Amino acid sequence: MRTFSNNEGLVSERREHIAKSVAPLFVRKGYGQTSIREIAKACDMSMGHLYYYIGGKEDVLQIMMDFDLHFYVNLVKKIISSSRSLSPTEALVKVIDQFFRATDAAGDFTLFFYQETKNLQPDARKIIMDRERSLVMEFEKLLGRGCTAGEFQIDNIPLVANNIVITGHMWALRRWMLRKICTLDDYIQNQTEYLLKSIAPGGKKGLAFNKGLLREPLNK
Amino acid sequence: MRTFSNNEGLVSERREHIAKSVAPLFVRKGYGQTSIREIAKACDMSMGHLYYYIGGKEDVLQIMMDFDLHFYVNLVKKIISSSRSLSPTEALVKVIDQFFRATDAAGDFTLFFYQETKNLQPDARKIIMDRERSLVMEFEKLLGRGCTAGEFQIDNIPLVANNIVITGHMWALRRWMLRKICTLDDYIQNQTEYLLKSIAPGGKKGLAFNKGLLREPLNK
Amino acid sequence: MRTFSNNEGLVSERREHIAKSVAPLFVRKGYGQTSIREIAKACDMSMGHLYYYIGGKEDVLQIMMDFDLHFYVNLVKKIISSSRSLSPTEALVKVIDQFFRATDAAGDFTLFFYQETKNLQPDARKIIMDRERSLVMEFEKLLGRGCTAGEFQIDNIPLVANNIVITGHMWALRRWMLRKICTLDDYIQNQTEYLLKSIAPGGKKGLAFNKGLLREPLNK
Amino acid sequence: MRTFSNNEGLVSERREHIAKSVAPLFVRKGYGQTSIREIAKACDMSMGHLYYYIGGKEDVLQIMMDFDLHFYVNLVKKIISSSRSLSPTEALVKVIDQFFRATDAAGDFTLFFYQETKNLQPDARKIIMDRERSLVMEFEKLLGRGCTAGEFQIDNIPLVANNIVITGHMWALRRWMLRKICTLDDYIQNQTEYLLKSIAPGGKKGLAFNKGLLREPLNK
DNA sequence: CATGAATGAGGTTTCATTCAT
DNA sequence: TATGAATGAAACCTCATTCAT
Repeated sequence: MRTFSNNEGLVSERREHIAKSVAPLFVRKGYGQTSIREIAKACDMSMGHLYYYIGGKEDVLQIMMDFDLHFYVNLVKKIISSSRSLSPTEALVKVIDQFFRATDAAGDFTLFFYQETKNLQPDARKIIMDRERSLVMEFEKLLGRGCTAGEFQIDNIPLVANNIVITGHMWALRRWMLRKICTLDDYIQNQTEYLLKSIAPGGKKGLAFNKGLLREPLNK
Repeated sequence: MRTFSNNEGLVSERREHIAKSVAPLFVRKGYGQTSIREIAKACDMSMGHLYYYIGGKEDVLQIMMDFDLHFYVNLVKKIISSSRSLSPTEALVKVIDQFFRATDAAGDFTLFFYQETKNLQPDARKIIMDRERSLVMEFEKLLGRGCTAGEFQIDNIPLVANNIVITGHMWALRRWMLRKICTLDDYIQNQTEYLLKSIAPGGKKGLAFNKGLLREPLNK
Repeated sequence: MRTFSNNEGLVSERREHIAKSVAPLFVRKGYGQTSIREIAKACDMSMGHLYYYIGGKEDVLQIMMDFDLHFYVNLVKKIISSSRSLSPTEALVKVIDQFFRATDAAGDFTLFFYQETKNLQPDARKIIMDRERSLVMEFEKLLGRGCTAGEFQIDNIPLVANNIVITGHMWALRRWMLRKICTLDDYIQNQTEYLLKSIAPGGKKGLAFNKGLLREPLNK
Repeated sequence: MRTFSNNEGLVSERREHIAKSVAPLFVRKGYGQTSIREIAKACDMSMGHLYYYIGGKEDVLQIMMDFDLHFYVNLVKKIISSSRSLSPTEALVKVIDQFFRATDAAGDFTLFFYQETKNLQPDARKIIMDRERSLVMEFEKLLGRGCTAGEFQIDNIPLVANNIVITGHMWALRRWMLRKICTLDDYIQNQTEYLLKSIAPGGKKGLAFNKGLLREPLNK
């Protein structure tokens, strides 16, 4: 990311300022509909000065996404590590509860990520995706602990970890439909139940049966 | 939606042509990054002629989304009605299989919906969302049948229906991550297993237990 | 003016239809802001068919102006000839009254002429101006009759004729200001008085005095 | 009127520049037939930069009209105040002479006003009309002084003031016809004579007589 | 005679980016 | 460091006119 300043500390300080200033603007108007003039005004900088710290408009998007995702991932890490003393099941329930509430609080920001990632350059996109991957990995660790402890039985841990994350995001992505169905409290409770049932140990028979169902009639 | 033609048949024919022509372009470049000139060229029309059938650029987005979603919803309806003779469980397994494969085939189109719906005018957005809602309702009907038959046990049918749809979409939205975890076949099989386990009858005790877990430690 | 039809009678019939149909549209929206599509719709014709009788958009303006001015001039001629049996002063008073009322009824049409004549081609403009000139000439004849009869004393008859016409137009051109000053009845009465005083016989002395005033202090 | 600059001094300086640069162009081609590209070129600015000081094409019209009318009204004010030491009759004669010559010098600009005011937004139109009104009021003051001094006898001062202004405008509006009748010098002299006769004191009898004429034969 | 689908040049406006100060 | 005036390419959209039917 091009810069005219060599003062690294200043640059990262300014970029944090940019990320914070621009977030509500981007979330409200969308990246494409926000002009550099508006960005500069939100950052309380002149346009020329803004370009002192960024190389182009896209950089503002990347800076903002990276910063917010960093914050979000750290939050999840804190939540997970703070429940390390609990049993895996208890920890999972608590983490899901807090993760879903945090996602709800992040609000349209989650939706923003799904919408605007496409506007990033490939290398910037990779950075963002790596952060997203690390978010999932936090859940993988927790699920792994549960499997080791015999509380969960999971074939494909990364997939279930993804399911949890997506289920959190879903509340943001489809709020317009889900709000008509239930409250956030209901949502958390119900989804947690479904998850726990689906990863509860035992039930091998059912699985074998299902696998049969799945394979036979669909063969052509 | 404004038109200069009164020939309704012609208008809807051209609009279908527009919807089909523009879809790959939109999916590849994004709505905002596609210019009217490109749209016209993709439709093999002059720009002026394009405006003979639409009122503005936004209309192209709406026409394309409406058409594709219509197609998609009809497909799901067909899938579901074709499995009416099967038992609910068998039907669900089959429908999920086909629905997930259809969503995979629709490719980036699913992602496109999540990204670009924001660019629609409120009334156009409502139309699109109603179609989306009707998609979910197809699954609700199927789940309802399973509950009646005693094969499923579901508190919140609309929520589970949403889960199924989202799980399908997720394969498109997060392909970049999921592809590293498993194949589509694995994905379908695993997600189906998780779903069936989570809605399997019985297990009341577990639920009560979970509810306790959920509520007690989180109360402040 | 180009035509595709050779049937002269039909052409002039259609052009009259066009003139009548388009007048309210032009007066309301202005020539430049009215599209051929709207013109065709107002004429109850297709665009293509309209071009069967005209050579271009400008022709519509010319046709409409020519027709309406023709109508207007004829009206004034009728008014003037119908008062031929009255004394010149009586006739003038009556003609002015009726002319001003007719101009008021023509409404924004008068303003339209001043605004849009510039959009005519030079030769079309000449035709319109000739009609306007013939309007003035009708008043010149009347004034000439009065001078011969000794009821008026006018140095420059064409100028006074112009003054009368302009004073009529002024009511249309500056209605927004004049309406605050007086009613149409007041306007007619006052302007008639001023006119009659200014062309009353006698008062040579005053004129000589004025001429002196006019010439001496302004010479440099 | 929207601006991107907060530097008020610069903005009004540039707008004056725009007003001056664009006037001959507008007068020659008309507002509607002048493109933004041409306006920018005439102002020696890029199109984008032009939009730095205006909110839209209409603003250019308003800026130009406001500026020129301001100049014109100030001119008349100066003329009138410079003749304050003269007798009302002398002053009127002198002011008319100078006002008519100024209007003649302003050339097609007067016609432009009558033609293009319709293209202004209502609020902009109001501003222009207020300036026009203040022009008339200058003449009202002068006429009022003459009435007080007993040199004029006028029922409706605002109307006569309007007549004077219109008679000046008329030379511009109908130059094509008036030029064939007389020179500007003749025009000024004749119109001044007519005016002075029409507002000369005395002649009550004639008025009473005329009023009779006016009312009786036209009643139905 | 009559239609209206089709054209494409040209209109107004926006905006990321630069550079003299 | 900091400013914001200036650029110009490119965006969306309109419309007079033509021509195959």
